[in-house]
Amino acid sequence: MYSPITIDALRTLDAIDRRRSFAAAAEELYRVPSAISYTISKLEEDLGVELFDRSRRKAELTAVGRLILEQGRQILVATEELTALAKQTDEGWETELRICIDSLINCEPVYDLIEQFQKLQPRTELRLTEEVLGGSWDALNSEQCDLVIGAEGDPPSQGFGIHLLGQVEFVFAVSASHPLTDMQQPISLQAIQDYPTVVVTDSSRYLPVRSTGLLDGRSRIAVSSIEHKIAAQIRGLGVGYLPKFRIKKELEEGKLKQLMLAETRSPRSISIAWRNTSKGKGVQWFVSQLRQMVFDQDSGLQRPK
Amino acid sequence: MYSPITIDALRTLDAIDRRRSFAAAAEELYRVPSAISYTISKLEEDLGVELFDRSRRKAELTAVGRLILEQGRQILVATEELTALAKQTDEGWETELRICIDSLINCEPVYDLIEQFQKLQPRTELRLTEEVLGGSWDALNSEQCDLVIGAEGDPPSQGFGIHLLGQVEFVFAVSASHPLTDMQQPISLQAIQDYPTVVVTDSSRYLPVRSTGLLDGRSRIAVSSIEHKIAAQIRGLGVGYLPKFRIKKELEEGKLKQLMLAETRSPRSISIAWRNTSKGKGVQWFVSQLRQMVFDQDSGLQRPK
DNA sequence: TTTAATTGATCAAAATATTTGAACTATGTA
DNA sequence: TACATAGTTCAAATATTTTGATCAATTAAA
Repeated sequence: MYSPITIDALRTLDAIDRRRSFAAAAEELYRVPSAISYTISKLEEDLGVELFDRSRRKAELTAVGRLILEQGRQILVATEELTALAKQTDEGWETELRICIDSLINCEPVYDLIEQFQKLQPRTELRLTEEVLGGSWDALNSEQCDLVIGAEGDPPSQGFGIHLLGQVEFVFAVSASHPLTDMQQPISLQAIQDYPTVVVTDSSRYLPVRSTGLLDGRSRIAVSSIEHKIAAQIRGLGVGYLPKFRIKKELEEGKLKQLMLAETRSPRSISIAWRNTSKGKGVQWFVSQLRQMVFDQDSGLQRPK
Repeated sequence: MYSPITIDALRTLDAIDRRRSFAAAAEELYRVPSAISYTISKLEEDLGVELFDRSRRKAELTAVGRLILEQGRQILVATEELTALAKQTDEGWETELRICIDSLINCEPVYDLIEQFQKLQPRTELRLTEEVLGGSWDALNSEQCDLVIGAEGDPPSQGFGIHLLGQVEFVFAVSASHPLTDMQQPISLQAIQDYPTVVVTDSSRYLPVRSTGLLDGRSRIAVSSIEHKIAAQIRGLGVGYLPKFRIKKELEEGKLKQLMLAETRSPRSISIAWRNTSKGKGVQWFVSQLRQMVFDQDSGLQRPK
């Protein structure tokens, strides 16, 4: 119960339709008209269906002919796509590449890279996800993604390629009208205890959850990204550490105020990371591009001038 | 810039994978193992890509091989589908058949028919739409559908096949607690004027809109189907004529009360209708099935016992 | 209207492509 | 170690496709 449809026959049908005649199609396909006749008659015979109406001299597609032509074109496109995809895969380009961006990172420079990549390699499908804190290491480890941009701290296990982007400095910030702003600095940890803390919920699902480094036993407001955390603290819903470069404007405009604490928090190192087993050119390309970037205390991730 | 992929090669690849060996695939395809070798080597050569890892005795698919296998299977399915579709189309079955059911009709018997049809002809795609009043004639005329079930009255122009199902009797009904129930019957048209009328909005878009036959110049509540009209009248939002068979239960349960009017409304004839140019077996099948049904004053559309 | 040009079909011969079967190599198994 | 199995290679056999010449039906041009 095989289908007698052949890629070659579909290609012939397509050429006949585009060029409006058997003769022109023959020319396009570097064949002789009788060869085209043969190909079509064969398909008609095998299929048991008339594809052209021969009552006139000028062969016209029948309804079924048109159906096969139109659906057949999709099959042609699919095989051509598949060929291209196979060649790219063979050359080492991934079919799919999943990038995970930690919510800490400013996305704009990454979007620029992605745009560049898509021009270079339009057939590699890119998937972006956002994770926070340990979540990105976890996504990498469990093969939910191939590349992490903005992984914080050290890898939780072996087998990762890693490139240090820089340090993120965290500052303890509160909204301008917050009662803590009236207190004498440095502020004791004791005093902070009275206000709820905004924490970014770690999206880790498989690796042991890592703490955000904030003090325990207080009321918390959990949010899912740095953006939300910044917004929550501006509204005065809570207090907490924020990456300095992400709140530069807010500090300048006075929406947030930086406070000195009795106990300061050391800067965290952030990196890009990938699995050592990732040999695809896509991952390599992104890594080599990102190696040329630095993470700057003031401006976040960017290409150095 | 042609793709060297061949349906035959994809089929061979598929057989090798399913049967776990070149030899078994050869058997399945009624060929000799060396022919299978040849087909695969040719594809590999034309594609310039290794599909099997021959480092061991047992040939194993490479990553690219697996890609071509998996995507190729979809192409195989598509060509087989296309073949089947072409044959059915050639035999006179539609690829797509659009049926329009007037909201007046009780749908259950139509759904039964549809289920039967899908078993008989699973490759004909059915599309159902619902129209009201003249909307169904309009949909037929403008080729938005191929068959109307429940068209009301006479065709607005030539060129339609038509089969009368029966008469629909309309009764003037109001909710049980409606003030009109306290009045002496028959009720004058004058008295009705005081209450809003629920009208089903004609969904016609191209043909001249036909009136619902209700009296003009009063406040109206427009709804989009009979179901909504019934619901609205039960709630006492308005009054109006309803098809008797659709509100049998509501009358028995006392949710709606039938009122006698000074001026009675004559029953409307309803039919199935199709374009005379429709020669497809699908339309013919539905017509012949529906010819065996009648539209009964009490139970609506049904197969006679 | 007649003529010339074009379109597609048909057919035998020629050119290609595929399949076969025997011989061979490598690998895993008894 | 010998044996069986899996896949490859190669020349010969077979099948398929392409070609080129010829024909009939249309259409365009003279």
